[in-house]
Order: sequence, then C-alpha cells, then structure tokens
Amino acid sequence: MKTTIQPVKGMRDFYPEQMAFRNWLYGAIRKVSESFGYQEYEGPILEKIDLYAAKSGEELVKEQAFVFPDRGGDLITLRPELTPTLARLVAQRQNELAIPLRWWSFGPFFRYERPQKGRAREFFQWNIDLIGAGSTGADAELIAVCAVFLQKIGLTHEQVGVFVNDRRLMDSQLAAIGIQREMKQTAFRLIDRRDKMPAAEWEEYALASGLNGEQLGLLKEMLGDRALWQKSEHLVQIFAILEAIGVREYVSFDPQVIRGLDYYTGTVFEARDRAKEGRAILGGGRYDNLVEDVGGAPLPSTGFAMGDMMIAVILEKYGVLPDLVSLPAEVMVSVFDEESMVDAFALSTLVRSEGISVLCYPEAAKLSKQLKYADRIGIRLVLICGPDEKTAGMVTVKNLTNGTQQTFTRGSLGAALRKMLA
RNA sequence: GUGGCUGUAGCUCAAUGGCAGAGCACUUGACUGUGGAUCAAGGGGUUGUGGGUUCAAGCCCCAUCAGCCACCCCA
Repeated sequence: MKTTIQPVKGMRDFYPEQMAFRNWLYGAIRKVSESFGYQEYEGPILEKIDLYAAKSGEELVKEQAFVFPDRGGDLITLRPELTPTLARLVAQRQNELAIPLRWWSFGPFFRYERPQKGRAREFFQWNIDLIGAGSTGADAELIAVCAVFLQKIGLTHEQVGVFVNDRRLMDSQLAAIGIQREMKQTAFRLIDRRDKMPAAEWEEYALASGLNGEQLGLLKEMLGDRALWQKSEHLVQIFAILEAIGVREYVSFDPQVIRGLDYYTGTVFEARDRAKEGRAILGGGRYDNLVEDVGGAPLPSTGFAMGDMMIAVILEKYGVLPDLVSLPAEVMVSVFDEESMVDAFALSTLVRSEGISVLCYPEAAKLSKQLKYADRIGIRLVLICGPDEKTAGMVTVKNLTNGTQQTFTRGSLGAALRKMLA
C-alpha cells in the first residue's frame, strides 16, 4: 500500500455522500428552528481556555478538550461546546440586544476522547437557545422544538422520546428524605448512574456514598414514582403546553434524568431511543446563571444541543435515513473529438443559461466511455454533437433513463431539455 | 485513561509456518458515433509500521500506529 498521510485521529472526512447527509440535517434543523422564530448565529471555532474554566468544569476541559498554546503562549481550545461562547456573545452586547433572544447554530465541535459508535473527536452540533426568559413556557417551547424536530425527520413517538425532569423537584424531594446540600451532588450522580449498573451493585454504591438504608429505600421509591411530576407545578404546566402544541406523546417524565453538566439549574431533558439503547440523542435544560458567570447581567436561559452522529445512528436503526443521491448535474455535454471541445463548452454555456445544471466532459474520449461515465454519476441526459449534427446545425439528446434519443436545433434545445427534465 | 477484536489489491474478504489469491471495481478489446447486460484479456501488493523467532513469517512473539466495539465521561 502506498503510504498516504493518515488523518488526525477522530477527525472526519465528508465525501459527497456524507456531505449530502450533513446538509440534509442542516436543512431540517434550519427549517424547524426558523419555524419557531429562531435566528442563526455562529461563534469562533477557537476560544481561550478561560471561557470554559469558568463553568463547564475545569477537569472536563483539561482532560477532554483539544488545548494547545498559540505562538504567543496563550492556551487555545478547540471549542468543545457552544453554550459558553453563546453566553459570551450575549454578555458582550447585552444592552443592544432585544431580549429575549431566540438563537440557533450548527457547526463543528471537538472533544479529545476515544472514538466509538456515535462518537468521534470531531462532530457537528445543533445548538438552540432561548435567552432571557425564565418562564415555564420557555422551557416547554424548547422541548417542543426538540419533539417537532424528531417528528419532522421521520422518527415516531414510539421510537424515540424526550425525557424530562426538573432539578428543583429533585432538590426538594431529596431534602424531604434528608439529603442536604453537600450530599446533593453525590445523590445526583447516583441517580444518573442507576441504569448503568446492576441493581445490587448500585445499592452497594449508594450506601458507600453515604446514604443510610432508610434513605436508599425512599430514594428507590421516589425514582419509581412515574407520577412524581404532578408534585411540580412547573412540570404540570410544561406538559399542558406540550399538549397544546401537539407533541405531548413524544415527551415523558423521567426522574432519573439529571444531566451531567454543572450549570443546569432547573428543567433538564434529553431525547433518546425508547428502547433505551445507546446514549442520549440530545440534551439540554435551563441554565439561569451562565451569562452572569461570564461577565454579563443575570439572564435566565434555556436550550439544548444535538450532535450529528447519534441522530444518524438512530435514523439508520429505524430505517428512516433519507435517500440522498447527489447528482452533480442534470445534463452532460459529450466531447466528440479534439476539434469540437471548444464548441462543447459553448453548448454547455447555452444549456446553463437555461437554468439547467450541466457539466462538460473534460476531454475528447470514446463516446462509450463518456456515456458510461454519465451513467455512473447519474446524469439523465447527454448531449452529442458530432460531425453529422454539426453539419445539420443540430444537437442530439440521449436520454439515459430510457435509452431514446432525439435531435433538436440549438434554438429549441433549452425548451426541449426543460421538458424532458420536468 | 482501561479493556477486547481487527489491520492482506481501490473496496469486501480468502490463504495448515512452505509459489500472496478470489469477487467486485478499474483499463483495454469484442462494438472506429452510443451507457447499464455478457464474454475475453490486462494492470494493480514492501500483507499498517518497526523489531524478533525460524531453513522459511500474511500466519508465531514483542513494540508501535490506526480502525471498530465496550468502559470512563458526556458539553
């Protein structure tokens, strides 16, 4: 094998086929985002490490982000997430912006992790946030955006669900069974991991974490209570709004959804396969302190992020990946011989001026080779202009779909092609 | 960061420690102005890389790199 330089580990190549999927996803995201009145924005790919040190959790950034010194010695990070950048953007122009803001973005992110199914070191992520609204309606809207999106791309509510919880509800419930502030983080972590280990092991882990037997029993009871959300006025209202929007069936209450990120302050949610296979497709929630933490005035916010890889895994699993045959052009102009090359380009321009995408075979070659090429790349119509046509001032159009061919004058060619392509 | 599996032609993969192969793809021809199908011929390899064992290594051993998968973690 020839020695080709290897790509950087975990970085992704997007051949036209993969690019077509990425753009399809981008399009679906844009459509849903804009239909809810959100505006697109983008931030820099590189940020100073300090931006993340503030809130994402220092360990997370140090161990799982690409960090390197620039020529001036500053520590630069390949952005591992967008929310801190968003908070910075808002904090910088807080007085000029019309709050609340509805913003969305789709772009590349990087994490220095070991690649595996549904995860690489480079990934594309959709971020969508409602900044400056602390209401229950704001939370409900984001959950609805997420449900509508899943529906739009062809996933049913039997296949996937959005699982919602509220950290404040969990706070009060934990307090009620005697788990106080300093134990809270431990308890959250415990709840988060319940499905990830065998029951007996989990209980052992719980006791080792400092819970007593009685608390463990109450905690289990609490986590098993699928109606617990009714104790939260906030969640009751969220479900009422989702009902009104028409996506209630996609959304379920799940007391075990906590989310790992420290900056969430209230509602938290994630979408996943109902079969509970694989990791979450997307995750988000309310973060009321982040803008303030990067130097702005306090602005309650809510939002979520979705990566491009996990959603692709799910779409494939349920067989709803779109058919994305990317055709380079509708028409190809063949080049009969060296002498007709110039005319072939002129012919291409004529067709192109009719608003039809067209490519010109780039060299004189045997007609069979050119037709074979056209067939392989999915061209529907091939124009042939050899000596016979040239003398008669005509152009032959060969239809590769059914094998027929017809000749036209140059003047009638455009209309004829449009008709055949319709 | 931990563990398992895998690296052989462009792709998918064969080859008891004993001549490196097949299918698909590609090129050419059958068909000098007509694609897909068929047939024939042809090109293509430092078996991921570096060491070691052996008369002999694609195969065994060590290291290393990469890919996949599962942990860890998840923004």
